[in-house]
Amino acid sequence: MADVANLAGVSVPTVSRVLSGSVPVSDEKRRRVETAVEALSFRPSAAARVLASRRPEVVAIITGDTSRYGYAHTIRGVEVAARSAGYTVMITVVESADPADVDAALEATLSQPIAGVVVLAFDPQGVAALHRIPGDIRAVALSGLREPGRAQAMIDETRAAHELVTHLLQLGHRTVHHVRIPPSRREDGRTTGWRRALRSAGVEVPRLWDADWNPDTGRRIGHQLATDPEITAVFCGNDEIAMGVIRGLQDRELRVPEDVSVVGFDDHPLARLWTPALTTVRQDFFDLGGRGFDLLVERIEGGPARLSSQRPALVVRESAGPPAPAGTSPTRNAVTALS
Amino acid sequence: MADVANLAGVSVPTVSRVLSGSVPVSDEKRRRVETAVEALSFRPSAAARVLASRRPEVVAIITGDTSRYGYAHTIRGVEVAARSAGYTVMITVVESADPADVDAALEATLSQPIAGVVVLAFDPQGVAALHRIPGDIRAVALSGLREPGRAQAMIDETRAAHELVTHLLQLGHRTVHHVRIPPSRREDGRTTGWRRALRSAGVEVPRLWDADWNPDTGRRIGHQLATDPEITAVFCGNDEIAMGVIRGLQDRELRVPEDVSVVGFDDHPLARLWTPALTTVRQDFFDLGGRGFDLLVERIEGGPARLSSQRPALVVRESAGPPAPAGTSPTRNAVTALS
DNA sequence: ATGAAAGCGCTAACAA
DNA sequence: TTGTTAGCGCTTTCAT
Repeated sequence: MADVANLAGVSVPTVSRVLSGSVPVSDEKRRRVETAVEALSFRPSAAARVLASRRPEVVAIITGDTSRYGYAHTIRGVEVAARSAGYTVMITVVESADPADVDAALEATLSQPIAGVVVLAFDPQGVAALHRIPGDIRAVALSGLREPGRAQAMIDETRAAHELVTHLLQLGHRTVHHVRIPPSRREDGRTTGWRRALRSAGVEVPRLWDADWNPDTGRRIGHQLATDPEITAVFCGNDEIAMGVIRGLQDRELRVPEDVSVVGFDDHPLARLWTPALTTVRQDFFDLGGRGFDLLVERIEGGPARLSSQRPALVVRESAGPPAPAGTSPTRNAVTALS
Repeated sequence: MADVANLAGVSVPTVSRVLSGSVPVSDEKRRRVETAVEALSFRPSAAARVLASRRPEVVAIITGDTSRYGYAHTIRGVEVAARSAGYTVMITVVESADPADVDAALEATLSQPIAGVVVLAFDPQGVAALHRIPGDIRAVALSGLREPGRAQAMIDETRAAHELVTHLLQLGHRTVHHVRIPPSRREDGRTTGWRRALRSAGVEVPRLWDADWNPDTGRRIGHQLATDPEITAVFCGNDEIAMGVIRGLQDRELRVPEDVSVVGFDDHPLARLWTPALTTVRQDFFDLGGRGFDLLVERIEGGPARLSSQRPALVVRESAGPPAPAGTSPTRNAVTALS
C-alpha cells in the first residue's frame, strides 16, 4: 500500500480512503490512486485490515458433514446470503462429538478473525460444538429442535413429522413404524412428532428401527420389515433411507404402497423420480441457511437472539396409500401359507 | 496476549513461544503462561499472527456449487486433508462464468490471507476462475480434463467414458446415444470419450442430447428418447440424469435394460438402489479432493506443478444389457403397429 | 480534503 | 532461555 501511495504521490491513509470509499477524496487523487492500484495490481491484505479495523468480514460455519443432502444445501444457503452481504465463508467440520474433536475444531475456527459463527446442530457433534462456543462469540444455531436462549433458525420437524404420521393414520393404518436416522440428541424432532401423533391417536407405539446415514442400511431394514405382516406403514427419517427401505421391501416381493406404505422426509430431488414417487415433507434447507445468516447479522449488529421457525410442507405422492384389506396381498398370503 | 504476559509475569514473546511451541521455554514459565492463558481464556488472533509471520494457514476452495454430489464430496475431501495438516478451509462460490462474478469471487478470496487455492474446474465458472488467478497465487486445479501447465488432480473421465461406451458396444448395440450434463468447456471428457469410442468402433455418432443438472430434465429427455425405436443404448453424463432418463423411459412403458440400456457416471450412493441398479463408473471425489490438497501443499513448499491422475472403475450392474432382438419388445411392437 | 502519528496483536531478529 | 526492539500492512485518530 505504501508503494501505491508513492506511485500516486499521496499518503498511505489516502489510499486507504480511496479503497474503502468511506471518506471523500478529491477526484484527481482518487484517479491517481486507482491508476497506481491497477499498475501494481495491488491487493489489500485482509489480515492487516482486520487487525487495524477490528471488523472481520468472514463468517464461520461449523458442521458435522459437508456432503449430505441437507447439510450441503444449508451450507449453500448460508454462503449465498453471506456473499450478497459482502462476507466470505469459512468452513470447519467437527468429525465427532468427542470433546477432543470438538475443541480442536472450535479452536481452529475461533482463532480466525471471524464476525460470527453459524452452527449446523443437526447431529451430536454439531450440538456439542454449539454448547462449547464461548459466550463472547456471536453464534446462531441451525436445527430441527429448539435450542433455548440461542439465536436460532429452525425447521419445525416435530410438527411436520406429526402431520406426516397423522396423514398415514388417516389413510387407515393401525399404527406407523419409524426408521430413524441418527438423532442429534437423545430424541430428535422427527421421532418426537411420530410418537406424539401415535399417542394422540391413541395408537400403539411400536419399537424403533435405527438406521445410519447410508441408504443401504435402509434396504437391510426393509428386508427385516418384510418379515412382519402386521407392518403396513413406515415413516423413515429421511428420503434416502426411505428409498432403501422401499427397495428392501421390493426385494422381498412386497408392493409399495399396496402392501406397505413408506414415507420419507426432506423432499430430496430424486424423491419424485423414485418408483413409486415418495410421499414426504419438504424442507427448505437453502432457505434455512439464509435465515441463519440473517440472524447472525442481526446479532453482529447488536440485536437480540431471535428464533426463526419454518413449517415444512407435506408432499403427497405415490408411496403411501390405504392399507390392503386382509388376505389381499399375494406375497403376504404366500408367506402366511408357509408358516 | 499482553494481558497473559502480565499475569504470568513474563514478556510477550515468551507467551508467543509457549503458544507456538517452536522455541524451548523453561518449564516453570511455560506452566505460568499456560495457567494465565487458561485463566483469561485467551485466544490468539490469527489475523495478527498471519500479519507478523506471513504464513497463512487457510486454504481457499473456489467452486461453482457446493451442494451437488461430486462437488460436495470433493470439498469434503479437501477439507479432511486440510484439517489433518492443520489448515482451515475457506469457500468461495462463483455463481457464473460472467467476468463480473468471477472477479468478485476472486477478489473476495485472494484478499484474504490464504496459503493457496484449490479450484474445482468442473464447470465453466470454475475454469474461468482458474484462468484468472494471478500468477503469484499458489493454485491447483481439480477437474476431469487436462489443464496444461497447472498443478492438477484429475479423474480421467475421457478414458472412463471410452471404457463405458465400449462396454455397451460389446454388448451388441449398434450405437450409443449420449445425454450430456453442462460441459466445463466446449466439450468435456465424458463427451470426448464417448465420441472416440464410437469412432474407433467405426460406428455412427448420433446427435447429442443436452441436459442441465436437474434429474427431472433427464426424465423429459427419456420421454423423447422413447419415441425413437432405433435407440437401444444411452450413456448419461451422471447418475442422477440417468435415473431421470430411466424413469422417463419407464413412463412410456419401455423396459430397462430389455428395451433400452442406460448407463450413468459417478456411482452415486443411490445408483445401486435404483431399479434397475445402475451400471456406471465410480469416481472417487473424496480422494480427488485429498490429492488436490496434497498437490497444493507441495506447491506451497516450493515444489513443481505436478499432475495426479486417477482412472475411475467401471461398475457393471443391471441397467445395461444386450439389445432385444427385433420385434421382441411389447411396447415397441405396439408403437410400430401404430405408425 | 489531506497528512502525520499512533496503534491493532502478534512474530522475528537481536542482544543479553 | 529470555527480554528488548522493530516491524507486518493496514485504519483511526487528530491536526491542519
